[in-house]
Amino acid sequence: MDNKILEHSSSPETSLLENVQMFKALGDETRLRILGLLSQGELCVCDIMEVLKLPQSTASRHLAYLKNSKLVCGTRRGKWMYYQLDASILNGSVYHQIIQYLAGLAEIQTDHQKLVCHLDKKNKQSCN
Amino acid sequence: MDNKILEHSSSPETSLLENVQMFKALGDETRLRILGLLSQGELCVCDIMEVLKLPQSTASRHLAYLKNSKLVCGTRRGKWMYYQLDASILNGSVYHQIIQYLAGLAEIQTDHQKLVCHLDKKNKQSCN
DNA sequence: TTGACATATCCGCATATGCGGATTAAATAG
DNA sequence: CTATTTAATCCGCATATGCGGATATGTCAA
Repeated sequence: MDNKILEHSSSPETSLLENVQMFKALGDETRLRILGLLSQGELCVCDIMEVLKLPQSTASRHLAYLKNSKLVCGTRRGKWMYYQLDASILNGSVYHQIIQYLAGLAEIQTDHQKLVCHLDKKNKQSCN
Repeated sequence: MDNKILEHSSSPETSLLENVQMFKALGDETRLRILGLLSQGELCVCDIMEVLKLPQSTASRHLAYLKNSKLVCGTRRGKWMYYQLDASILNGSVYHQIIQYLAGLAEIQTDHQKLVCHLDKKNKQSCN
């Protein structure tokens, strides 16, 4: 009775063009580093600016690009916009695996350390 | 005696910039479709041209881009250049997973069918 | 309101990339 | 060598993208 033979179950099936757009978003050093930071959790624009030493307009522009590409999403809380990895890429999807792979790269781990230091300063008022 | 504490074993560790370049290569529809075809095995430029209906210069240019990005490699055999996925992305690396993910997309599967038909024609002299 | 802070968007400019026809180069057959 | 086939590169042109200073928007506090 069930005539469906092969069916690739899995996710809501993204189109080729959506994937192209996501890979375009990944094809930029600054954006990969931003994603690396966000793999550690939610951050606001100014944290990203300071850790990666980016001018404000540059940080904001890249975050907008990542948002359009469905890789991150943002929430405003008071004056701050908090960005985090989009839920759709955190369910064992390929993009989740990509993010985890990136998190293992030396340059990204260095950024993670800078982030820890930065967040310490923000809370305790001194890092070293 | 062994002071090394953490060491992320795994592959020869690619740099962030090499990864950026590979993602740039993935950020183009034509190149994703070429990779989709190559996931089925080695192909020469003219097969790719015909299946994807691309002008020769376009096919060749994208293959050169993929080659520079270390995603494919080519071998000349007689008049033909045969391209295949680069060995470095076929060892369970993230890029291998990406390729397999792409192979599951509807558009790529359609290309696979066209490829089968094209190769049939080439051998038997008729497809339908 | 006004002011201060956080973020988004605009602007002009430089570079990267895509396209496909035309040309060049490489390999082979005659 | 010449002609043919296959593929790489060149060319001019159009668009996409990156940059960062300047400006606009949004939010909150006084």
